[in-house]
Amino acid sequence: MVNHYDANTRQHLRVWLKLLKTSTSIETALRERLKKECSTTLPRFDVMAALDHHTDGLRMTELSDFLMVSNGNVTGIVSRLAESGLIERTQDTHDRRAQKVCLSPSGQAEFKQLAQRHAQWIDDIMQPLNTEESNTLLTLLERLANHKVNKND
Amino acid sequence: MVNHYDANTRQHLRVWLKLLKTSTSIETALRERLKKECSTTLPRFDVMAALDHHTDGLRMTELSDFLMVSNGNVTGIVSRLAESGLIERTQDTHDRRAQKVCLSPSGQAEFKQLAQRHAQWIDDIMQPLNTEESNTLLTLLERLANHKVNKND
DNA sequence: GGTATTTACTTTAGGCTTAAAATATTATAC
DNA sequence: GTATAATATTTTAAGCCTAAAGTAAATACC
Repeated sequence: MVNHYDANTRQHLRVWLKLLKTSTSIETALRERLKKECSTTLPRFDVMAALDHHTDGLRMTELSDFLMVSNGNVTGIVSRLAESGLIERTQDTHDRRAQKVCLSPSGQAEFKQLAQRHAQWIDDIMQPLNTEESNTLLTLLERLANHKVNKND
Repeated sequence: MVNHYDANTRQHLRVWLKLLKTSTSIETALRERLKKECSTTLPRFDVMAALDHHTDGLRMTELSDFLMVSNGNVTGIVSRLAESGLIERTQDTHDRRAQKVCLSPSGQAEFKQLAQRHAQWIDDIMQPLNTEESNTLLTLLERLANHKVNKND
């Protein structure tokens, strides 16, 4: 029962809930397809995408900075991906604390497939908006994102 | 490296990533404020909101249906909320498998505070959009959400 | 050169999440 | 009335996530 809020607040809550629900429901669809069609997960995909983008590898800390998740989180995902043989860890010769992580050849091949499917899914999901509409959506979302960032200073 | 996709696909990926990032970043801000200012979590808030909405209580399965999360998930959150004295569980008299869950008096009082703060945060986050813009955003999001739902049939 | 601080990373504790198995109870079929 | 199926819920196993503590190595300071 939200009716004791004023009309403006109700509208704000409505928009936020729709934003959350839309994003979550697309994300859930992607997770399900990654699991059922590709036997992988979104966090694994995200790590592989980061490594595909940085072709000469990343350190663990660079990886967690890039993905904006905690250090310990990356440790777990990377070690499971390494178990699967999709990524390789090599010791840094100059700094024995550090290691460089990159996609293995099979990881590269695997990601190529994943990325293609992923792009098709997104293409399909975004179909209902034409170029102008998706530009409008992008602009409105950017306004929200930028405002929020400023509040976090 | 997304440049081997056509312009349309690139635009779709860009919009989806912005949608995901905006939603996640707002959600993260809410989680942080709930934790730091209210010593609680978003899942706890969601359960309390559902029970506040259904004043005569809900069964565990009704609760997990309403929140669209798994049964076992609700079990954990509800038992932690019960430990904190914020909700009460009563056995169903006619069905000994079932129980009815509702907010305790202190849970109701607590949620009243939480909901007010939550609404203020959302109000603040949505400030950059005027009524017309937020209506546009709502409409575009609804188009995406509806399309996605249809694909899941 | 030796101590203190910083840096790179892992481990731990605890909560969230799911799917699948397990339990207990109710309802159905015969 | 008893066997079977359905329902309500919890438990379990495994991954994801964070903050905080721990470990090891590099750097800075003196």
